[in-house]
Formats: sequence, structure tokens, C-alpha cells
Amino acid sequence: MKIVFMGTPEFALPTLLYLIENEDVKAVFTQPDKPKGRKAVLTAPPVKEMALLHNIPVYQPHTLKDGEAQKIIEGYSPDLLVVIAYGKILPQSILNIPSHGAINIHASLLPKLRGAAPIQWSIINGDKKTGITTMQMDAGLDTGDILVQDECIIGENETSGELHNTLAELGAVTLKKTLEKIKNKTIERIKQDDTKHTLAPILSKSCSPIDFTQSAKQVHDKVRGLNPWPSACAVLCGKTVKIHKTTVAGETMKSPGTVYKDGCRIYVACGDGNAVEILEIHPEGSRKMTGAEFICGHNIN
RNA sequence: CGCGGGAUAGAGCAGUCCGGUAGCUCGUCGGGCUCAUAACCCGGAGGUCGGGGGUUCAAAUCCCUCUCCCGCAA
Repeated sequence: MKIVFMGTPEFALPTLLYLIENEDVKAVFTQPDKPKGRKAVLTAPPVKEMALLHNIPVYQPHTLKDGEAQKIIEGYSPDLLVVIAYGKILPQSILNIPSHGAINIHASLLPKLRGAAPIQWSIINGDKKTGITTMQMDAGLDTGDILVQDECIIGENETSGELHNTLAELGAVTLKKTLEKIKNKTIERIKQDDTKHTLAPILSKSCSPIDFTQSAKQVHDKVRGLNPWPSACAVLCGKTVKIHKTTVAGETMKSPGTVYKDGCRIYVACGDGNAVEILEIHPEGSRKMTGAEFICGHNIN
């Protein structure tokens, strides 16, 4: 099939690679290059890098609504548009171009967790499973008809970064199934039950502060859900620290937010009478370190 | 010239403002104690205080400069 691909970050790479190897990818749309890092070096999105490597034309329009993008896509007369983590809303005029419309690959079991950060929110919410949904795109935000769904178990200590990699691979698999069904003409559309939808809004640094009056499990879920970005943070021993890894530890009588140690281990009491052990911590101005290392230079108790 | 934090023993930190013998916790090595311990007690080793220059009788500390690390903002 003739395909126009739209995507931006690393998450889209396994899917793009699958399409390049198995279908006819005519063009790739991705976000414009953006300044990155302390030096603000202009950096190309991962999808652009891979497309260029395979000599596929790359387009990076600031908007899709001015008719320009529409003309470009029409010029390729694609059978299908594949969209994964592109980061822009597609107007109906573009969705209408390909004969098979546009398919989106979304990292949740829709209608749950519509929005930009489904992976992180599935962990923050403490879900035991999530997955990949392919859908026939419509003008709404992740509201299109469901085509294929694959489930995936979330480990108790799994971080967003780890789950991200798993789902990125699964995304390619689910898309493959979807394309096969389209070619077989066995594809079925399932309407989303809008009454059951939940949202997964984009994360920011303002999500970082930990509330230790929550249960130890909730704190732990938040820490791993915000890892590696934007990271959970707290003020311990008078310092702002990022907390990267924790485990749910045993019971404690101490009041929520109290920091205490036992041998080489460091704990913070939480709201439900349990504690979290801090395994990996990153004080401001310093480097990432283990809980045991942090204890050495800080007088706790 | 975007803003800020940092570099001191193997690790984590204090000391810098206010110049005057290099400190703390952990680890490590040796010894002791114990049925026992990520326990306790005693003792030791381990530093050109990130590099270079300057001021001074004297610099981790004050001044100038360079390198590297981290956070924020984008």
C-alpha cells in the first residue's frame, strides 16, 4: 500500500521501520526541528533521522491547516495515512484524502486514557494492564472507531520509560495485524463507548511534587510513572531532590513525609501507614545516586 | 553572551561569607567483643581541596581565567 506516515518521537520508530520494510512509504511528516539541551542545539526528531536514512521525503510543516500540507499529501495519492505520536491535530480535509482514511496507533486500551500521555498515566493510576489500540481516525481526540487492540501487562515496578519501549514494539505488531485485516477485508470497526472514556493529559514539571499523605502505593506509582520524565520530586533534608526509583516498603508509625533510615536504606513514611524505600535519588546540583550514597553525606533522624 | 547549582580521601558531604595544622558519615584495612548482625568498641591507611595564573608572611577559603558535571528555561 502507498502510505504517508506521520510521527515524531522515538515511540514511532518501530512502526515506521516496519512500514518501510513491508509497505510503500511515500513520505513522512514530522514536527519541525527544535532546540535541545543546555546549548539549545537544533535537533531533528528521531522520525526524521530514520526517514532520511531510507531516502524518504520529509516534511515538517508548522501547520496542517493552511492547505499546503493537503496539496503535498494529495500529490502522493496515498492509500492510507498512518499516524503515531505526531503531535498535531489532523483536519478532516486531510483525513479524507486516502481511500482507507487515516489510522492512528495509540498507547492505551481505548476508550481509556485518551490524550498525549497514556503510558505515564496508566502507571500513575496503578493500572495492572494497558495496551495498544489502532483506530480509524476521526476529527476528535482519540475518538475514532477501534480496529485492533492488544493488551500488555504492567509490572509492579515498571517505569514509564520501560513500558514505553515495550509498547513502541507492540505498536508495530498491532499495526501489522490491522493492515492484514484491511487487505483481507476482514477489518471490523468497533465504536468507542464514550461513557467509559478517561483522559491522559500531557505531563509537565508541575506534576512532579510528591504528596506523601497519599498511600505508599500511590507514591510509588507516581514515581515510576514520571520516570524518566518529568520525574517526581520532593524536599528532603532541606534539599530539592528528584526521586527516580522507589519500592513499597513495610509499615511504619511515623507521620507522613518523615524521612528515616535503617542501616543503608532510606525511607519516607506515607499516608496509609506504609513507607516507600528510596532506591535512586538525584539532589539538585548533584548527580543521580543510590539511597545508600545519599545517606552518607546527610544527617537523617 | 538565557538563569542558577556544583567539582574537597574509594562514595556521599561539611568547611569558603570572616585566609592561620584537612574535617564528618559510609566504605576499606587491622584488632576487640558477640550465639549472632548492613550491630557495637579501639586503631590505621587513604587528599598536589578540578586545572592554570594572581594577591598574601600564609589560600580549599580572596581576585582573574580555563575545563568538566547538574538543574531550570527553550
